This record gives sequence, C-alpha cells and structure tokens, in this order.
Amino acid sequence: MVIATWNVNSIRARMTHALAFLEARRPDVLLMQELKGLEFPAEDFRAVGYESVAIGQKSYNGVAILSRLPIEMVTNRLAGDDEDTHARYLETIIDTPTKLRVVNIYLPNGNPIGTEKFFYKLQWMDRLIQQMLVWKNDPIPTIIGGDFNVIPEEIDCDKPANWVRDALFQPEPRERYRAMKAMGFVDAFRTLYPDTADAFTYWDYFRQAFERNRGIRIDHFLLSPALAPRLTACEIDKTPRAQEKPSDHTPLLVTLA
DNA sequence: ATGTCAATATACTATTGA
Repeated sequence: MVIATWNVNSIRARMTHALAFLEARRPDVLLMQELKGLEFPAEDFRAVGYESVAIGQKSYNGVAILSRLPIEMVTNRLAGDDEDTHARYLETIIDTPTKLRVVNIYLPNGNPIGTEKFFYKLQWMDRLIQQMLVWKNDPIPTIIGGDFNVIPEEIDCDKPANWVRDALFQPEPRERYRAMKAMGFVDAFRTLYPDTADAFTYWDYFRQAFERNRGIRIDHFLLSPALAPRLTACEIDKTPRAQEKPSDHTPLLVTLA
C-alpha cells in the first residue's frame, strides 16, 4: 500500500493540485497539513474515491487524512496539554485489512528561536515522544507522517550555514527527532537512501529556491519497529512543486508491503 | 538583509505566519 504526506499550504488555494496528485498517483492514503481554514471539501474527495477525516482551524494549521480504505478517527488531540487548541494532530486506524495506526502531524514551526513559539515546539515534541513510547509496544503497527518542521541532519539541507539560526535546525528539536529514532522508529526515506544529499521536500517561494534546489527535508514518515520490516519504497515526488501556484512543500510517498 | 505566498482585518493595503 502507498501512503503519501503533503503540506498543501491552504486546501482552498491548492484544490486543483490535490485532485491532480490523487489522480496521478492514486495513493491509498494521503495526509495533508496546513489546510488554513475551517472549510474542508470532503464531498469533492469522496467523488474521486476518498473518505476523509479532518480537523480545521480558522486561518492557521489544520490537518486531514484521505483514505480509499475504511478509516476511523481515534482522536484529533495530542495528549499532554488540555490548553492546546491548535489543529495539528490526527490519530486514525485504517483497515488495510489488518489494522494500521496512521498518525498525521503538523509539528509547530518554532520560529523565532527563544520565543514562546520555540518552547511550544519543544513541548509538543515531548508530548509526541510520550505517545510514541505507548505505540512502540502496541500490537497495532504505527506510521507517523507529516510536516515535522525538523531538518534532522546536515545532509537534509542545501547548506547548513543558511539554517543555523532557524528553529528547524536547532539542536533541541534535532535531539528530539534523534530520540524518536533511538526508540526504534525508522525514518523511511533516510533508511532507504542513507547517503543521498539534495533530497528535499520544501523550498522557499523566493530567490528561485526550487529552481536552484536550495531546500530542506522536513516532511517525514516514521515507522514503528514492528512496521519497519514492511518498508519497501519511499519517494519524493517533485512534480507538484514544479506546477503553477504550487505549495512550498512537495509530497512524500511511502510503500509498505 | 533580502524575498514570496495565503488568510484576514486594519479591507483595493497592512499585518501575521510560514
């Protein structure tokens, strides 16, 4: 089965792109982030064969999961902070037909460094790690996908000097991402391509960043230890990023046996 | 330091977040 993740940067502005991607690749499941609105066009996706679950928010954030297989929502709140109202998390079970836990995250950006936003990011990651400790030993295998807003290593950006003052490349979030891997979760892309540089999922809109391939790899799939042996392929599809009026992110696709 | 895009209110332009 194929699962894709894509930060669309406004579902309203990117609807034609989303439908074109679904038609071109027909993934079984698509995780989307940054819907940027309360409206979600579930009927338009149903018309092309996808059920959906979504949690929206006015102006910011918002995540959805589209699925051609039966899907049920478990929760749209990440445990650990009842005051947190951001729409950044969707936990679902998909019948493949064996059960698979599919988690969609839009991890906080955290810029600028040292502000409340940065500490919110770190706390959000700590809360996610607590959840992952529970999932690690659960009989249902787990895949976590989405916009992690973390550049894991130097190889994951065009030039480290360009990112050293950015929250996405700070030691604290990178340490937490490494802790997730140390728990036994597997970074699908990097495991299959340990030495591939210049493989990015996001490029700034300005300074012709995409044309010059000055980007970063911040959209990821993490597979639980039980699921990792089923990893067979992982691909960054740059096609949508090359189209007119694109999102600043491009889709990442993973294939599971 | 620069630059682009999308949403929204301050509303045919400015602010915020990314």
